[in-house]
Amino acid sequence: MLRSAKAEMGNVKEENERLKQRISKIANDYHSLHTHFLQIVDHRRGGGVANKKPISKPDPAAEEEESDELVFSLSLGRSADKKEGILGKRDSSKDGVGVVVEEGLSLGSMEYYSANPPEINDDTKIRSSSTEDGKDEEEEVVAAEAWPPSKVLKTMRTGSSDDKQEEEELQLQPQLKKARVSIRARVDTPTMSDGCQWRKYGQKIAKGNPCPRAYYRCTVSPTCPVRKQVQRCVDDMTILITTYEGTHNHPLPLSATAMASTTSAAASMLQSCSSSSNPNSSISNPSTATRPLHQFYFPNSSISTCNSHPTITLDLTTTSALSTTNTNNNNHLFAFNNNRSSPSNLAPRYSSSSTLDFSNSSSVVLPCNTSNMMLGYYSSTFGNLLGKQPPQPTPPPQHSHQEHYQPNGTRVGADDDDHMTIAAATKVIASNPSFRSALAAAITSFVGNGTGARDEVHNQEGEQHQPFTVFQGSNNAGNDNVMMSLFPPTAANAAVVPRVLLSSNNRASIGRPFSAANSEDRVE
DNA sequence: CGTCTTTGACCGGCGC
DNA sequence: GCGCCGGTCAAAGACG
Repeated sequence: MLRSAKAEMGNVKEENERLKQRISKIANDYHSLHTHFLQIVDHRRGGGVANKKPISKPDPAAEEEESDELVFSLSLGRSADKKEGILGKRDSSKDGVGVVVEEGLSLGSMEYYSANPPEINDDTKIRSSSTEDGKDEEEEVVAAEAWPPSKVLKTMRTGSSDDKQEEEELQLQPQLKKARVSIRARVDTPTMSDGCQWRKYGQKIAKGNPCPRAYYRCTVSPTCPVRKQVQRCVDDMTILITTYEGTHNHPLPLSATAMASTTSAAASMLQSCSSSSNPNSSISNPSTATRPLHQFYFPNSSISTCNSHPTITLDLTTTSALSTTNTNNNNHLFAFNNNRSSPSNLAPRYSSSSTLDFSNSSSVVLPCNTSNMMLGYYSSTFGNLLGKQPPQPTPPPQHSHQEHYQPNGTRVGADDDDHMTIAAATKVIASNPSFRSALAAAITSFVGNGTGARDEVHNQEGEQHQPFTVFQGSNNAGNDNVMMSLFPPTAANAAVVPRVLLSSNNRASIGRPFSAANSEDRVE
């Protein structure tokens, strides 16, 4: 008895030692990364435009236009959570960047328009105009995000209000509502634990599935517009499909930021695409409007037309199950090979190596602009940064998913990705100083997650952030691939997130799918 | 007694 | 216009 206790203590000490070493390594890597980015930023500021882009082989002019036009960053906060100091607001005059446009979903990309500020559109809303009047902004947010009952909506619409803007916003709501993030996971419990408080408000038998679909709304805040649907998969009753809609307009406990971050990022990614392809969308910038629509690239993908909502599905089940899903539903497939998750990964055990492992060709997807997703390929530093255990020197994938589109619609091969990604990442860092602090916050969150003592993540300036991360992925052919930011630091979610499915009924909103049907797009 | 769940009714969108 | 379907409401019941 005593002996085993001693042995256990020894193990704990060893583990502590390892963790300390890892923390130290993380801190060092972060500092080197930080320094490196600062150097790049300085170099680019001093070097001028001509030195900006080592790549852009196909169309340097277009690339240049792109880079000048839009600078992106990751919003790690909650859109309505203005006091949190998230990256939601920027001084539009700073560094010459323009108006901040925020996606309907808070964790999505933000665009900084320097030349041609967009009009207000379905998916985006110019926030800078109202930031000086907190009350107005709050009302705007509520109007845009809260889901008034249909009756209320009707009343509001038919009312005598001569506020055209409000009317516009109401009309724009359907677009905001449509982005959904669905999560498939093997869960034994009736609902998936995501850290939020939910209240069930309805249940329905949906067509094609004998299992009832339950409707929940977030009760953390009375005005929170977030809702979720929970339903068992018809093919596999062990799989629980949880679909999220909306953005939390209140601070979240750390345990809830994981799912919120992940879903919001995915949804905003989807929305950013949707807004770009909508001919009536706000992105009236001529240069973006004339771009081809098939810039949002997912491998082996086609567009599903069976759903009324564009939906990103994060499939946390097994790979085999995913293949079936992909085949049957004709969805986009985006499989993470991050720890090749098995059902056992769903166990509430936090494992740094399983979740934050992206030393193998780890990657960043940086939402580039509303009409373009730039697939960044950023490996070494992040891999070290977040503490992959024994590094597996897997060579970068040879082709297929490392391509990305140039602004003119042509795709760049994998050989360019390193340059492209670093340039993209640099741009993000340069354009958004808060990224660095957010990165630190993420690391802090990651390291400190086990304590459970903190509900919020603060950066150096004391601002709150939701944590983020970068997922490593692979397609269903086994090729390592890239995915976006924002991670689940909670124990329940840490060991999963193996893959992503993307589906949409709106072909134009996503862009031309990359599938066998249009294999001419493929870069061999 | 307050909170939450259940469940039938209702509403709006959409296709035919 | 009609019916189907998804989504929501709200009264009633269950529960602690």
